[in-house]
Amino acid sequence: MTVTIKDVAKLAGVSPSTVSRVIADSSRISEKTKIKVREAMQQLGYHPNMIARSLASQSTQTIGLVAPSSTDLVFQNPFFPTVLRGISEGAHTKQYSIHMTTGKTEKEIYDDVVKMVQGRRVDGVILLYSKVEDRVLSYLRERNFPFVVIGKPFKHVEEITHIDNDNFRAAKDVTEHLLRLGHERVAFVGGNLNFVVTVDRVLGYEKALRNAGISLRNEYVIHEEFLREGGQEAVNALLSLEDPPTALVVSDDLMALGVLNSLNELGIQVPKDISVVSFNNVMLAEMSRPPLTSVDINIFDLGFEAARNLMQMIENPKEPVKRVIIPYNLVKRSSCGPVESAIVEST
Amino acid sequence: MTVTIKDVAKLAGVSPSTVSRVIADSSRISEKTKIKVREAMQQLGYHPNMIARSLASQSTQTIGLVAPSSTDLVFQNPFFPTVLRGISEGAHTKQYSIHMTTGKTEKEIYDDVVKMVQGRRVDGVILLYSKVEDRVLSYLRERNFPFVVIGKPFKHVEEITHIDNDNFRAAKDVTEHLLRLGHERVAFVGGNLNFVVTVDRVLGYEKALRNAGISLRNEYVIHEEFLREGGQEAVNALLSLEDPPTALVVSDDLMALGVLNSLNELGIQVPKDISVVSFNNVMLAEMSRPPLTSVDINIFDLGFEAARNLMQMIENPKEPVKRVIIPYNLVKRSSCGPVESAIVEST
DNA sequence: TTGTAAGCGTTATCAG
DNA sequence: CTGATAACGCTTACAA
Repeated sequence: MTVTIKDVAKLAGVSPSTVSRVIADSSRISEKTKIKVREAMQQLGYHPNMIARSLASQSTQTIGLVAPSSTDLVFQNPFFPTVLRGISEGAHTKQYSIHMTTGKTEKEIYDDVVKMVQGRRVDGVILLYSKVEDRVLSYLRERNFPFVVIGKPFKHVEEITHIDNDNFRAAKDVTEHLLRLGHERVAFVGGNLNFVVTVDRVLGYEKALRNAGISLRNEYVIHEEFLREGGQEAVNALLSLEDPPTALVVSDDLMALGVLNSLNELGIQVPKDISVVSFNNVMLAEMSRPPLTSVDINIFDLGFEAARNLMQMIENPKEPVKRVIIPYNLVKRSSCGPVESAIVEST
Repeated sequence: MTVTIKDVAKLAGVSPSTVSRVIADSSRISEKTKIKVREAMQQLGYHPNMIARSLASQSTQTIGLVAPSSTDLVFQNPFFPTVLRGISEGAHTKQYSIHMTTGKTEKEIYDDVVKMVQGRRVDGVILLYSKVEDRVLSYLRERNFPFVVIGKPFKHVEEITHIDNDNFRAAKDVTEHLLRLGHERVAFVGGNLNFVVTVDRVLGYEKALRNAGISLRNEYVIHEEFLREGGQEAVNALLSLEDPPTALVVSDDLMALGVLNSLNELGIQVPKDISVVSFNNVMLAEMSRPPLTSVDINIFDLGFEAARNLMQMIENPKEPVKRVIIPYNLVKRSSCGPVESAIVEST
């Protein structure tokens, strides 16, 4: 039924091993037989059985992908398809394939990872997120299995190859941008603190304030689990304060969209009454009203580099640990303005 | 190094085949030995090598996913992560894994598919799109390889299992909804006509108009390749008409967002001056200003059913061809209004 | 430069 | 109910 290496060997009048060597384009095979064998392959429509090859060579040429549990934000976020595209293109450069976990809960995902790692289905793994506590990461580390994380590992940063932005500095930058516009009451709206990216961004925000000699206020820092609803609740909480902020640093474009909508419903104008800046710069940032000033973190590159570095680790087991920092840049649109206008307004 | 079935056999004092049977939970093994073997597995931390198992059993328990080339709309669209989540959860119910193509261009994708099919890496394939001409689909059909398509196949509909919405009727419905609101100048803004879904939707739109005795106008049907820019250009074209439409049927939420923005920039109010209805009902539909009236096509279910049906086909080769129609429903929000207001406005 | 033969870790077919 | 033994299709020493 299926045409194997043996059929090709027979037709070409050589041994199976020779065919195998032709597939691998071994230098120790004469051009003449290579051509002969390739013709036989053509003629029979031969395609190597990757499974058999994997079993024999103990390598699959495939990358395992681990997304956070689908209840978390990543999956709903344009971040996901974009980083996936980056990984995909990166993998393609070396002909790697992609294998995905299908689990929903953390436990299911953990089991998936064990299955794909011990089941020898993948040569390495990319973690699409970085959480404060993570069984999956611990497992991979313990087994010494090749993996890279997108984001900054919470522990053992020096020992784990990861691809990240400098989220601390980015948050500091945007906060300073707001400060420079004259804002002094700047609040932070972030996601789940279990994600390291959230932690980094609050820290950067706080640093900027501290540098500017502005004291931190607990009421100004809000963390919400969900994107839409979160934005809404954050606005409610913030605006019911005695001293509501005049500017908001929001940790995710989607959440910022929620914020914008709530503000709009309350009749509060952006950026006249309140300034908003956010992160990721997904396509929507530019389609919102007003268009969002947002930090472009080059999501595609995060994925692409993750794939590239993982493949390097797979192919060279003694590859040193790396920290790859993808540059970011602030894309200024129309959601930020000087604080003066707000003050003028209230006078 | 790695613990195999043989190690387990030795420790449990049975033969490798017995261990294999315990893994498969064969009914012809005594409970006693099952327990004994399982204990040995535990003790050694045994996990089956899926690759070896696949080679021996000629089945991989994995589903191949084929997305359209990333230059097309699907990848940028929230549709993609959602349908993926559906497939993922569907696959998980039977412990199937997911394998993805990494190609960018059509040719790369085609090669990926051949490699994963002939390479025996997957037991079946899901096509995440349906195009008018598609080498991948032809290839799968010729080889008689199990596959399902999400969307309606252009040719051989009766012979290909597919999961779809009744896009024709949905488009007809929404157009009639607009008609009922008094609109007579209704335009259609759609995506690439190579996608069957686009074709179905224009057809439904046209049918509704014809039923209502309204003559079709070519200038009222616009097709755009890209989402944002497309929305913008469509608006420009439509509004420069002598007789601009008072209502728009837009084939995709994201494009509708582009439309909304262009309209907004031109100072045209929705729904007062013009009504807009779109398709898919992704999260953004509800976050736009005004919130979009949109057809919820139950994207998650499309994916879930695709996985379920494919697995059925894989497990039962003589499973009959099926057409699964996922229901849709119109979610009314604030982007549609009676035509009267527009008329009043212009008087 | 090429062939022979022994794996890779399972499952499946026969016996018993 | 359980055990040998032969596949599964390929890679890779080791020989020649």
